[in-house]
Amino acid sequence: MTLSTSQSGAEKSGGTAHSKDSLRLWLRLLSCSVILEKRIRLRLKREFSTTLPRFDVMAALDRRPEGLTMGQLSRQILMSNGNVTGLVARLIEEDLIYTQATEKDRRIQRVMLTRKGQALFRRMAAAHERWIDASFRELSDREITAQLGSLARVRQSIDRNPI
Amino acid sequence: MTLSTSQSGAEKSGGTAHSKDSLRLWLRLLSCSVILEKRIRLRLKREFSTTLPRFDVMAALDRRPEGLTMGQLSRQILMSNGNVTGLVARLIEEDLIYTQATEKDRRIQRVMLTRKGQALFRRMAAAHERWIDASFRELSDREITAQLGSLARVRQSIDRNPI
DNA sequence: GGCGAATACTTTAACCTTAAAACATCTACA
DNA sequence: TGTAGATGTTTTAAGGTTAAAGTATTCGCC
Repeated sequence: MTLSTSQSGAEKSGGTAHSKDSLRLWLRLLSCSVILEKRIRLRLKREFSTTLPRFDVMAALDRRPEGLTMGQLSRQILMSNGNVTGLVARLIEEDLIYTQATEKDRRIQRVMLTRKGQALFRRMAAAHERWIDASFRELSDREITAQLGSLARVRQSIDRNPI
Repeated sequence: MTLSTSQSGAEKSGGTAHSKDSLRLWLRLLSCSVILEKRIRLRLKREFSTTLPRFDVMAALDRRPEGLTMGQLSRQILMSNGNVTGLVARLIEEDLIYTQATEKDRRIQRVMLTRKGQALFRRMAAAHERWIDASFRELSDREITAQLGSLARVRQSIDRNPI
């Protein structure tokens, strides 16, 4: 959640036209994400006294009523194992999720939302959707669809040119 | 730097067409940012033994040879005052930046890059530009320009519909 | 001059984050 | 049946992050 703006420094060092425009595109993409993400964090805190990472954990679990292992959870939300350990501990503390040991493999436990967690998540997800909707209010449905398509291209380029 | 995916939960609760597509757009925007940002963090660490926030501080200072106050710096990179205090302390420790007291107002100090910091930043900025360029390799110059324009619309909508 | 409010910054407490090391358990195979 | 290596998870150390409280200094106004 940082906003790196090395643009003008890079301009001095004279890259190609493509690299300069790529940098501008990256900074614009990043600024949209950072601003909206900050907004979401703020509202999650103010209205639900929670954080975005906790919301993300609950969102992943909401999609899998049968539960997820710690490893599946960490892969799902692109977060390190150790980090998930801490988040899950805090969410259990709040009685929003619980774990259930597995018979076969004693290293593994399934993590699931509690009733309380399900109810809270539903409210949070609805609010989250409203916040995003409001932020994109000025974009027509057609613009949004077009933007979805072109961002798919961006994503594809990122995925196919790793590291 | 999280990836919130409340999509399917929200689908169940039935928002408008606009709100559903807005959510999809947000998740796509976010996934592009998160993936690329992780990549940049990894490479900054591997190749320069530094972090993205430190890079951001140095980038802001590189654009202002006359220096920035702590407050200007924190506003520039969208970061809390307290956070900047810690980052600046670590960068001073590494001899990459230095501070200079001001005559008029003893509460204020100007922060600037050292020679060593300038030299390092130039190398980092060039590498950063290459990484981004490589990630967007598959996008034509025309696509990038078009994307810049439509993201400007997105940004405008975000800015004009705050909180 | 002096004092209250405003301004600039730092400290603190709590949390998020990761990579790497440590730990626990399982699996395969001698 | 051990045991070596693979797999799943937690712990640890170091740092990034914020809001809120605290400190220092300046400014405006009497």
